[in-house]
Amino acid sequence: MSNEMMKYNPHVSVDCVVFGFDGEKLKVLLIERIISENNDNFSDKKLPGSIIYEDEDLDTAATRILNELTGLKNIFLSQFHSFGDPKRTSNPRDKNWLEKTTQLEIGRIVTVGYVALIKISRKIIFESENTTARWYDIKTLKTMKLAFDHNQIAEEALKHIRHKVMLEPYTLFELLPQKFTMTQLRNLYDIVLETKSDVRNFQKKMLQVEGLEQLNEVQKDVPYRAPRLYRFDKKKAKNTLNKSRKK
Amino acid sequence: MSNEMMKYNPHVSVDCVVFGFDGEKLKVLLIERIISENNDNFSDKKLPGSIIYEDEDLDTAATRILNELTGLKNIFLSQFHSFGDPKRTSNPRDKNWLEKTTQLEIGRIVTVGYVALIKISRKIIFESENTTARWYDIKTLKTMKLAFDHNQIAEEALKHIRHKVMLEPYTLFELLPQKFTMTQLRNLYDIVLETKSDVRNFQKKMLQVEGLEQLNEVQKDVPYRAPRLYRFDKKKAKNTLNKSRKK
DNA sequence: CCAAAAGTGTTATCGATACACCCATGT
DNA sequence: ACATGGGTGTATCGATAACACTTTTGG
Repeated sequence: MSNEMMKYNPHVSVDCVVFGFDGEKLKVLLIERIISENNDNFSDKKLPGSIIYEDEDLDTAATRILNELTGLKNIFLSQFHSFGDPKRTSNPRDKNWLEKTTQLEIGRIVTVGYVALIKISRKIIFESENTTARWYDIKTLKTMKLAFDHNQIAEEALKHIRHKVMLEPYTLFELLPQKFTMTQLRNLYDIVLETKSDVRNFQKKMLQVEGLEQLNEVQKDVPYRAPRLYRFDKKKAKNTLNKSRKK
Repeated sequence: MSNEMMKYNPHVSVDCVVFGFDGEKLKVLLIERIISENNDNFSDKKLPGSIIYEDEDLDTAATRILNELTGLKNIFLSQFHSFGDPKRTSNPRDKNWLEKTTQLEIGRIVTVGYVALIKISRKIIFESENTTARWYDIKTLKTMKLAFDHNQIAEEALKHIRHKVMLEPYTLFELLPQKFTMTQLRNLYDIVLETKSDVRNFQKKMLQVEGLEQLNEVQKDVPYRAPRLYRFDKKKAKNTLNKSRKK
């Protein structure tokens, strides 16, 4: 193998796995990919992601690309894993689409995965330029065939989030509206972690999270006893996870 | 900015942060880098790492490169973070060295960081081909100026390991000889986590780790009461971290 | 008055912490 | 016999888990 052959440089991209919660289901943001093959147009789904610029940091690229593809701004994205299987772009359909859209000759792509948790109310610019972004129930992901290895990337992102929520349950507040009920929070928690929390124990546990405040307000327009509202004040939240210190 | 300019593709490398424990100090494996500037040769330290091959997975590349640079085999490396600041290779000394050794024109390099914990007794092929690998106390890292952003990468790796050890203390057995004393294990634990564990509480905690076995054997040739030896049987270790399940 | 969901307290268990003295060995 | 580190148990505290009935509201 020649040196040049061996050290051929791949492209680098980022892919963003953005989770949201609509009150019932945990959802992930996907964009539509239009594929023209022969004389047929059809479409497909993928994670928002793209090739990074030459002089751009990874975090910056992730923020920029998410914005370009969905319109979302000020999203806190965090890196969770990089994916570099040389076969991840080997599907001819994926390869053709890439070369058409990037106008680059694509050998392989190493992608850096980012996750974010956002309130689903954030306005997504649908039909922005050439792309359409929509929320999909994570339960249906298994039955969908996403572009590239995006099924795998989304799966890993979910694992990452589960791990994080287990250690730092306050992570979940990013997914809820400013004011929320304890039941909404518990549902979300149980959906993310696939658990069934006890109502009373859950309440006790959450009330000791610093920054979670009970409001003197209840939810309106419910056809039953109105539940109390809570909110999370980030500024009052101290560093958690530091509960135990050894001697 | 032209499209081509904007989407210029970087090189991808891996860097391996390998930790070892000599019974007293936590150490990291660094290789020597020889720099020729003008008519002067001098040297420097860096993490073992290099550019990946064209058709190689990231994990495979990490294993291969660590082996090529240190002689180490069968090391379990796990990815912890990727680094992509465009300035990470901008130091002219780093850039020159890269272009000389890789014979490639280097624009920028995105690197994927890997960590491993190994028994320090593993034979490292010193002076293998052009490189020299040696263990350095992590305490001295702060005073050393490593190549590229390797100080930062090593720092992040250490954080990663701390986090992992906190959640899964059995991680530490990778760093100890097959047979070890409880005091050695406790010292290691306290060095990694910067804690001061209580002797009795630590013993209790560790004895409930599945797979840790007390042997009917004591350490020889010590000028005081001989301490008992323990070993860790990986096969008997169940999945930990699953202690609590909610209703 | 019925349906639907909200709200609330006690007990048992477990894991984590704090803490001090005697034991075995080599010199 | 002494110096050095090894080995051991108990009491307290806080977090978690199990568990069921009453309250509020709209229709």
